Amino acid sequence: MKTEKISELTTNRLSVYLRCLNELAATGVETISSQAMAEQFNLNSAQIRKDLAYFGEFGVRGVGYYVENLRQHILKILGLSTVNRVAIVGLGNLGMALANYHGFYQHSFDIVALFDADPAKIGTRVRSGVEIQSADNLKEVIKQKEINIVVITVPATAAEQVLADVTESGVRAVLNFAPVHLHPKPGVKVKTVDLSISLESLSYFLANPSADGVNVDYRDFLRYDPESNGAG
Amino acid sequence: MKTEKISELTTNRLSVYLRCLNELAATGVETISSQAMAEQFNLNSAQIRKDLAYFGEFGVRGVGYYVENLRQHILKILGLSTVNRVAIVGLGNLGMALANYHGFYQHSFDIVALFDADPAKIGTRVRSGVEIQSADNLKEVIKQKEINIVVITVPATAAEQVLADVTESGVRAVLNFAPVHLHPKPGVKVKTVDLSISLESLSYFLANPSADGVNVDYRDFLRYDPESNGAG
DNA sequence: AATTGTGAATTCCTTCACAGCC
DNA sequence: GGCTGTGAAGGAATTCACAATT
Repeated sequence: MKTEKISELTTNRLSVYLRCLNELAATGVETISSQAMAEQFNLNSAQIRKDLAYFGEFGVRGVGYYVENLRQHILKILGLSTVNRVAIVGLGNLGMALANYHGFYQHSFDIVALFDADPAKIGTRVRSGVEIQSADNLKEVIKQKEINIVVITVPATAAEQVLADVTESGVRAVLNFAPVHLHPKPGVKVKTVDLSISLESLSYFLANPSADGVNVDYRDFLRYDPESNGAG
Repeated sequence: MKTEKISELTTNRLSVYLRCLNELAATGVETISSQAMAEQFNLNSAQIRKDLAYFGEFGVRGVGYYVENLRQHILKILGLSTVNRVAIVGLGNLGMALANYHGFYQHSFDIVALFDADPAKIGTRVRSGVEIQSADNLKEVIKQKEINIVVITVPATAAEQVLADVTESGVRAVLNFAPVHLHPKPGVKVKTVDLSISLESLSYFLANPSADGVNVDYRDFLRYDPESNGAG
């Protein structure tokens, strides 16, 4: 085990390996080599071995990795062997979908509080039975229910304030769906899932048939032209 | 003539710059420097200038960038000055949320078809008025309606088949929410949004206080992340 | 004076290749 | 023989730093 700083790219891949191991375990496979796993994800086998080696020597030379053993190690590394207590702030379409979507969370994430500012929603319950509370109660309830992860699904303009409030209540991990760049305090981690960026990336790909490998030259038709007010 | 492959990180950042420029334009700001933009996103100003320089010389030395001019250029680069025709396959919680969520799409993405396998849903309409059709019609309708982007929000086990079907109908850009690694044909681009990975990343952070409080926020989108590749 | 555009330096990540072990 | 763990090499992305430009 090393004390080196571990890249988030590595921990993201651990999530992928974990999912693979879950499947293997479910189908009764007992060992897996880095090479075999790499093939499933078009990854390099050395990368998998290196990712794992940051956390220990989990493999057996000449054999590979014991599926269940490695699975347990990764669960522990990712903090998934204890339950995270999650709140969702903003029960619009997306927030509601996440509140009702059990598939994602498996057994490590428990949605224990829901907040919205709309009086029409307050007091109603989602399918799991959790009641939507007024966002006025945000700070106290977050503390009281010992929430450690907050999902922000409010409009962009409200997101920064929600972040400030939950930070004040001691939350250090936030999953943000608002399409805005947030400014967390030191020690607070924000992951933003930005669907606009994903869609626009696809749009770029379609607009640029050579974008996936061949070179492009845009300069001829995109050069700055002070005469046109931008329309190019 | 400068020919160079453009990284997806660069185009993702263009999306962010675009959003910034939209706000600036709305508030009547006429010029912006790379330095000023960089401060908003904790990015390096040289990176912004380099990103833009791939596509042309849009700036004016001593002045900065003309907001509306640059905005128009980026819209064109990202293919957002023409409308993309989008279909959503799988109208569960998430698919329904996306179908009803107009906020994301602005004016460049038009949701023109919805598909589900559940007979109870077929024939019903979402708020925008678009009717949910049987997934049996997927291939013909995709062709007929000239869909160019497909959003996959079906269960993980069904996703690969949906990808195969829409690929057969000529779709080359897919936004996938199913938590599974898909295998697109060459020339087809898949972007996967994996909420499990995001949540587990937060869990790791909480479980490892030594994973110092570095703020990542947009890191997945804006910094090096070979995982989020897609096309073949 | 201010700011862009860009080669050079740096940092970070991946892949190679092989020693070491089962 | 097969496979892991890892130092070294290679590659990619970011940041520096400054000449060029308005």
